[in-house]
Amino acid sequence: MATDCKEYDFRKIEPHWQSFWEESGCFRAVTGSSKPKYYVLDMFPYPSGAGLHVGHPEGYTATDIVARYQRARGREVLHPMGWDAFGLPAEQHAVKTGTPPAQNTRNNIANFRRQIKALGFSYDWDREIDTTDPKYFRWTQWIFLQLFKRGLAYVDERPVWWCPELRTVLANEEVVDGKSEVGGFPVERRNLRQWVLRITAYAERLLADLSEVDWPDSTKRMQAAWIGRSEGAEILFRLETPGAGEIKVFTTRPDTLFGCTYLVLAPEHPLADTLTTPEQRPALEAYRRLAGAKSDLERTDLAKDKSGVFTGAYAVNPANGARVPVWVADYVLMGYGTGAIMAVPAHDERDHEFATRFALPIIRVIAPPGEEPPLPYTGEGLLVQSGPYTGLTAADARQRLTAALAGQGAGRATVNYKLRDWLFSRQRYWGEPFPIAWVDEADYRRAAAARPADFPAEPVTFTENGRTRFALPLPPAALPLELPLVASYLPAGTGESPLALAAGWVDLWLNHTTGAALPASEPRPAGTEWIRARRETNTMPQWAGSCWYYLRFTDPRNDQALASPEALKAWGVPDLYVGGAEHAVLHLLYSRFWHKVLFDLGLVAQREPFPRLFHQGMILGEDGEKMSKSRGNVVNPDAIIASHGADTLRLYLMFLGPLEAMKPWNSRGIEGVHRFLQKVWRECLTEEGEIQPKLTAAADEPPELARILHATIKKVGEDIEGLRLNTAISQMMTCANALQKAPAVRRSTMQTFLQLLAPFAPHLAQELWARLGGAGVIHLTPWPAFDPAALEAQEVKLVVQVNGKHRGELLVPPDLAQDEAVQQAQGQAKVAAQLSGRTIKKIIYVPNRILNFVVLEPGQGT
RNA sequence: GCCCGGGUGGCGGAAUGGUAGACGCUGGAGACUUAAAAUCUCCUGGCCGCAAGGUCUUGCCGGUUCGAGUCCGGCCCCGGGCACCA
Repeated sequence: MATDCKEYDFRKIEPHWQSFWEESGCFRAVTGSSKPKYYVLDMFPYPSGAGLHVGHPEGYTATDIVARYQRARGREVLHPMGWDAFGLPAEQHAVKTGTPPAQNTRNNIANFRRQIKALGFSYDWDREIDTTDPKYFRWTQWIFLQLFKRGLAYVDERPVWWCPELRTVLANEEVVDGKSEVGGFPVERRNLRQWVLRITAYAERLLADLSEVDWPDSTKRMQAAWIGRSEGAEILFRLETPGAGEIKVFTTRPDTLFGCTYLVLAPEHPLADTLTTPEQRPALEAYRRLAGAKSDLERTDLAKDKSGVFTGAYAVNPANGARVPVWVADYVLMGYGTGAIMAVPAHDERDHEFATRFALPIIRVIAPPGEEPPLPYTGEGLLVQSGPYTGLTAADARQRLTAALAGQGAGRATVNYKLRDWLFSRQRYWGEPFPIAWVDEADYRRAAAARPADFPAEPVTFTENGRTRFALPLPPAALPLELPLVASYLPAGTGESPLALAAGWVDLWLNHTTGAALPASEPRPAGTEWIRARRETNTMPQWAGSCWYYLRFTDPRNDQALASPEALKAWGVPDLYVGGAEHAVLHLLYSRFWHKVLFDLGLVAQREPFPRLFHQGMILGEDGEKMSKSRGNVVNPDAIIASHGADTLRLYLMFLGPLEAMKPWNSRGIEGVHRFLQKVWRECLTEEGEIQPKLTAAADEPPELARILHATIKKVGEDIEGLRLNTAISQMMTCANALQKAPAVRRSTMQTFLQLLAPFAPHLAQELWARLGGAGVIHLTPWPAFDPAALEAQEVKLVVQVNGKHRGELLVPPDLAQDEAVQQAQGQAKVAAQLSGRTIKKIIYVPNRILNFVVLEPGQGT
């Protein structure tokens, strides 16, 4: 079974065991096994043309160690891998070369798979998935239909980020500093018809349920900040002109209402048009033109001065009847709250800056106890100049004022979220097509009557050029809706994807009950269920496929459901999820949203998809900079595997430092772990490849060796559970050094050591295991237990201090009595010298650790 | 600006409030060798000292404590996130 290498020939050993494991199927996850389950998941990669870099195997090695450890602990382990293969690079490549993205993607996947397999990860390759496979995205589309019929998907024409270079729309989060996150191209605003998912409906639960997951605090905080819950009030300001209506503002500080000296509307606010007086109209229009021409980067540039224009209109403060001018300014954003604010310059920095610039009045209404602070003062305090509320605390006033306003119908308490609905469409080819066709109202009504279960309560419609179209969901049985072949992958340029040019696919005769379709150029088939339709030409964003893939792994070949209820019950959600912190907000938030929808549908039993999350840190280049082709500091795993072997690479990646830390690669350091593996080999086998004569069944081991072995069993187990893999390796090195020094070692001791090493360096451990006569797969051999009795040392080192300074040490039996310890310490010359002539004031004794004499200098005190 | 995380030898890093620097790298000395590589042994934070030993030392300043890398307060620097969110 094992190889017959005389020396550590990893080039022979690693492929040998990789094919052995694959052929034996020992890492296949068995659904319905009687063992308790453990599901450990990596964030699956986008298979780029560049192949793997060392950052990928870092996280994968950590999860593989956990997977192998949990198998040895008797768990049925699900440890799968797949491909998040929709994405821009493949499409850009297609535009450039004309190669279909599917073909390019296949090649990239093959390369990724080869590279990942060479690292010897224990994935269950039978469960490999690919988000671009119609058998997979059929269910992505299916989930979209569930969202659709629950009213969580809608269409809206909205200003979106348009990137002329990429010829597509980008989500807010794909725009960084006014440039596309991919490629760094400039972006601009455009109004386009978009699919939007109502993630805001889940804002409260997405926030609240963060408390029940074991995630890095920073990630939870980032999600919480992204959701951005804030409590406050909506307040209605009646316009002074009778019948002109009212302005609704949102504020978190209703307690400062008496300090409101003007209102501000966002430039896009619909009321801005209607309430502006004729005299002010030219100024307003000029201002709005200016604001509209600005990129969002300019608009949000904090360094710039506040700008704005008076509308000529006045509103009435509902609290005191004060007349306040209404301004328009771009420091108020249409997308947040109500797009209108009450300005309280005394207690808000932005309002203060604006009021100062335009000479608007500033009224102090909050005063903290003590000295009057300079304005603006944004803290808490007591109300002043606030009519009947004067003297109340700000917190108290918030409540009472809100209640009073509610009583007179002029306001109410509300909660606002920064979170916006999720822009869910892209004008691209290489994504999941929406299972939607646009039809007439009459056809829609007939289809809805025929299969009402598939339809939302309110139809999703879109009006263009005076014509209203209705979004008709395809019957779920008609899925998947596959991508058509197209002549060109260049976007239509109008804001529509290349799919718009696939005439035979877009314009159709559609059978609304079966989903069958014929090109509209052909004659209309017989039967009333054939209707004229135009397919949705947008495709879904890359996030779609990754929103639910962890569920598909439980039952990846199912063609009846996204996964069977049995598989979902057996595997649940991942026990451990490992991936980069760059997905801290988006992927994880979107995934949680979909999971909660599936939970509401009764498909999954857990409220949260990822109960335990861990982010591996980034590996930097040897120069301490981010690895990149342009810097020429990229380390290719293939090269390391060829020169030192996969086991060395794995071990080194884990030994570099804490898994979560950002750390630089160091090519010298890799020699150290390689030497360690060589040493383990030599301690097991002679130069002739025979078992080391010092390893015998009944060797007379030094007792210290047993203590180190058991300490190692304990520490390695605990460290794997806590993902402190660097210190686990340190401990194994210490143990190996002890094994080396011992003149005789029991073969069982060495075998136990190999079991501990096996999750980290699986090929070497498996090879030596077999060579020493171990049976079967080392990773399925029960994990060793440590003996607490063996951990107890015969002697402990007791540190003796005088006034907290190290003055000597004693070798004493464990749990020595204080009197005895003091006596022995005083017997030491060094300690005695420190104590002579001084008064012992106090003795601190921590058994087995420290003995500290607190003394007074002669002549000092008594 | 706000919110996080982090500053420990020449380097990566280790340390439940209890010997700072485990483990590894680098460097030095030696053993083995005809020689080299590999391997093994010892040394390797600064300063003083022949030595024994002493003394300083975890970004800076202060505090709590018998005792602080660890806890508290204030600053400096680096990294990440958010950013006119009312």
